[in-house]
Amino acid sequence: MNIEEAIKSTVPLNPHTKTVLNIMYSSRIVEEKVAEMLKPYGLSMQQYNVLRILRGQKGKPANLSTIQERMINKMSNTTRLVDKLIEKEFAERSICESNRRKVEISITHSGLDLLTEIDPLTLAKNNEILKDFSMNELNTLNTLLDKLK
Amino acid sequence: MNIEEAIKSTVPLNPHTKTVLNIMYSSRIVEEKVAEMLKPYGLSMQQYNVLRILRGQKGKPANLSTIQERMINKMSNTTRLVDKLIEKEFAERSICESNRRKVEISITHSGLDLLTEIDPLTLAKNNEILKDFSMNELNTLNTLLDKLK
DNA sequence: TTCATATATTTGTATCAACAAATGTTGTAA
DNA sequence: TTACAACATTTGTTGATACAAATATATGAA
Repeated sequence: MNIEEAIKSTVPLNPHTKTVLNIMYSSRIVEEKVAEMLKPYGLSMQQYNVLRILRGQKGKPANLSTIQERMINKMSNTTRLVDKLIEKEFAERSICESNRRKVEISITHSGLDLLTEIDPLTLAKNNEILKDFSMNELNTLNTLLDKLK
Repeated sequence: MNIEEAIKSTVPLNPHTKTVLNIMYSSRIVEEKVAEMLKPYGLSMQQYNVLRILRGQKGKPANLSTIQERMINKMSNTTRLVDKLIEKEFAERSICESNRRKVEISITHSGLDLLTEIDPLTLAKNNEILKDFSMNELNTLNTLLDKLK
């Protein structure tokens, strides 16, 4: 289905507008599927994203600012997002001794376990979302999207 | 810049995961730019989207459900979004006489004027966002994204 | 040392969105 | 004709998000 059909556009779209709408619409479709996969775990996509960033630190704790620059959604309030993860005991926070303005956030054992449980579902979901794409097409899509950055 | 650099990934990503993240990340970049363009007009992207849907009706009023199925973000509460447009007098609402469960929403003269003012900015912004893309690349990108639907 | 500035995070507030339940309306089948 | 399910939208509630201002700490210059 093309984007004009998807949003039932009554007017023909100029190519650039069409592509911009298509990028946003496609992202919604993907997000919906990922969010649905995470729902049973009570995690929002942003929370899941932060957990994976914390795991990527490989034991080293992360500052709030480090988390922020690695997030998909650079949101304005990472403090409260991390609060949620701490409430659920998937992460913990301490004050950085060498620079007491900073906080050190790290993933807990329970957070790692959760990610280990979700990992195969994420892989399966991503494969499902992109099931109609050849490796070649994935590469082309990535290369084109990279031009936006 | 590629997606791994953008999110400063510390681990290599599998191709499907990479593409899924890339789609979401790219959409954020685009949305940020569009939102910034709309900000001086006090319109959110969703509000702007609904206004354009209403204009696309060419004088015919739209039901809430029609608006919803044409929106980029299928959100759960279109009522309150439309409320905002009515507050600003860009849209008006009346009850459908033939089926009193339905509402009829239409764009006002002032809403049309606003869109006319924003139209060239949208075109310019979309061109700017996609300035590095040839027509061929736009087509390829659209075709690939359409495979998600 | 003291002051100004920069940095890192948190808090307050107002708005926005998701989800479920409620309201009002229509169609239809006994 | 009334009882019930389906439909279309609205409302209540709770949680998320954006933005600005506040807090706390560090750094560097006079």
